[in-house]
Amino acid sequence: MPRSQYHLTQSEENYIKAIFALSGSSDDSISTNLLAERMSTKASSVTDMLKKLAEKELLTYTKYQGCTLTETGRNVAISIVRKHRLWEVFLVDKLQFGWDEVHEIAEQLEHIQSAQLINRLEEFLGFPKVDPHGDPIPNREGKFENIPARSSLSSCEIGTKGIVMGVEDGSPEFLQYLNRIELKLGSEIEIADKLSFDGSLVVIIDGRTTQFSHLLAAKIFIQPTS
Amino acid sequence: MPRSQYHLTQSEENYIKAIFALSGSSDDSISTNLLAERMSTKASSVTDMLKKLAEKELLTYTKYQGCTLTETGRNVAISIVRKHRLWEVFLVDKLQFGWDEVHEIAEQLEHIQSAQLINRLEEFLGFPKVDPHGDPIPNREGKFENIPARSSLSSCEIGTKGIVMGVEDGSPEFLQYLNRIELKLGSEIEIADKLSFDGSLVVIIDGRTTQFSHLLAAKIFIQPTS
DNA sequence: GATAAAATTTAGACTTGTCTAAAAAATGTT
DNA sequence: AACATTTTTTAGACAAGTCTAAATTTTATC
Repeated sequence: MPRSQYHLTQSEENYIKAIFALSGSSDDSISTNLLAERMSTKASSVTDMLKKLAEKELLTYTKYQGCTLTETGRNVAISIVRKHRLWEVFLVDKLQFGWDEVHEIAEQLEHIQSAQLINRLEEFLGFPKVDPHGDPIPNREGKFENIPARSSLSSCEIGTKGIVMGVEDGSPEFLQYLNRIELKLGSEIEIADKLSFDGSLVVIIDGRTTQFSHLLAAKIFIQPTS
Repeated sequence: MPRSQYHLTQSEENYIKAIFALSGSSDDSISTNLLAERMSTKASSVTDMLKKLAEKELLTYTKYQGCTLTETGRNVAISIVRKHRLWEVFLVDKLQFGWDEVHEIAEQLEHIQSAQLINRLEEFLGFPKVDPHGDPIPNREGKFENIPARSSLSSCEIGTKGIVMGVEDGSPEFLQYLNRIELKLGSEIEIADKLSFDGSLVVIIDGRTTQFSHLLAAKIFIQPTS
């Protein structure tokens, strides 16, 4: 299905992307305040923008009830995610950036308008299926192909072994910490223990033992092998 | 010399770039109307923007007298030109775009903010010296290195032979016409005749004879070999 | 050198996206 | 169910960048 050819401002695109990210797989509506916090803006600004985006039929908006993306809105969001992730692959694979350095640049590049550009970039990169953080890249039709089952490390039992398939994108500090302990996509990981009093985990990464807080563990996704 | 780290809007960058392009090698001041025409906007809008850019010390502006870029302003302009041309090389060399297809996309990409990105891109491309239209690419210090002498075809005498070193960037129609007659950078070209009544030229391109209007010939630059 | 024409600036207005402060609706608590 | 709290919306304002129309300055012409 072709994506719609609306002209959206960067600001509009950022709202759509944020709503999509907050929605996840559920189709509950997103509240004004939640979105305001995500966008680092005020609720009143969000209300104004929601009215505009509803006018453009990218989402449905009911006063005091938050919003939900329409089919069109979701397609726009997926298109932006696709661009963001392909550019991240370009930056890491071709320009030798670290995975902790690419987010901000990709936030700019994701707004470049040219379907041809992004399709040729995808081909140039060899049709990658995931970005440098392990997040899946939707294809031209907006479908996420064969996503392998991933579990958050924090939801796994003691004794679980697995391969690191993904980490949360976003904060350079977090990714730099992973660099420091040499955790990468593909690393072998085992949960050696869980400390009940604070929920932190003792883990073994490629043979090296370290400790993760629950919060940190929640940002790491593995494919269990046992 | 490091380029300044101002935050400029896309609009401000576009004005700076246009003023730089209109200035050429001379340092005459650029008139409000000329700039308005170039930017496809109104003179009153230009006046407002010139005041703002003068405030930021990117140009000097005297009422009713037009403007001139400052050293800083010129550096900003050169940085934008550098980005534009490197992205054009990327699009043509790596993503297989035609030289007639890249201008518009590069107009967007040139506003991406990241010195590291553009320096790594330059390295990835093998430090190209010219863009796909033969225009020189300034280095990190903002210098245009060893520009070979180029003459506009329209300024050459009958009998001149040369190599096509550059063509004017901008209009896809013009570049598509050059594709049709198979004129490329590096083509051998000879001026067989000049028709005095309309100023048009009879030229031989890689052995094929064709005719150029004076206006068209002015947009083609050669390095004379005889 | 006066005057007409052209170029340029000013004044006031509009749009986009944001803000603060106040009003209105929804939610939670007893 | 009534009241308090939280969430959300409205109203009015502001900055950026643009516009039109009117005023001003420069330039060209007689």
